[in-house]
Amino acid sequence: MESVTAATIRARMLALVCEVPAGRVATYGDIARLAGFPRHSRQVGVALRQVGSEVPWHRIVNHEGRISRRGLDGNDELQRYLLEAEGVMFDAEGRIPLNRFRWMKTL
DNA sequence: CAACTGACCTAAT
DNA sequence: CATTAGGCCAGTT
Repeated sequence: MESVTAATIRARMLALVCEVPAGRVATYGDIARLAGFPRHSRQVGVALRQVGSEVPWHRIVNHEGRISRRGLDGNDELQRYLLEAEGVMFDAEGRIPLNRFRWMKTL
């Protein structure tokens, strides 16, 4: 069994993000858990930040179903735009009903 | 090398 | 539902 390096974890998470189908969203915690690291939710954000493009980062939201980011640029608006274009709906509070749009990995 | 920060989560109260 | 406390670890200072 190989050594689990930070790069390995990153690649694993990014691969899972790519697995998320359009019209569905996943939380950072879900990605971390599916990758095999239940408590590395933060690292998901770090990884996504570094990768930027390459992966559909817009399908990743926090456990509240909201767009997370420091509030720089208009990335939150872009993310919402992209999600709505995929059929994801937001409620009046600007949150996504996770009970409905949360992605469950199908083996 | 130590301290702080951050696209977070869960559980307990 | 709001608040608090703890965890987890890569990057930055």
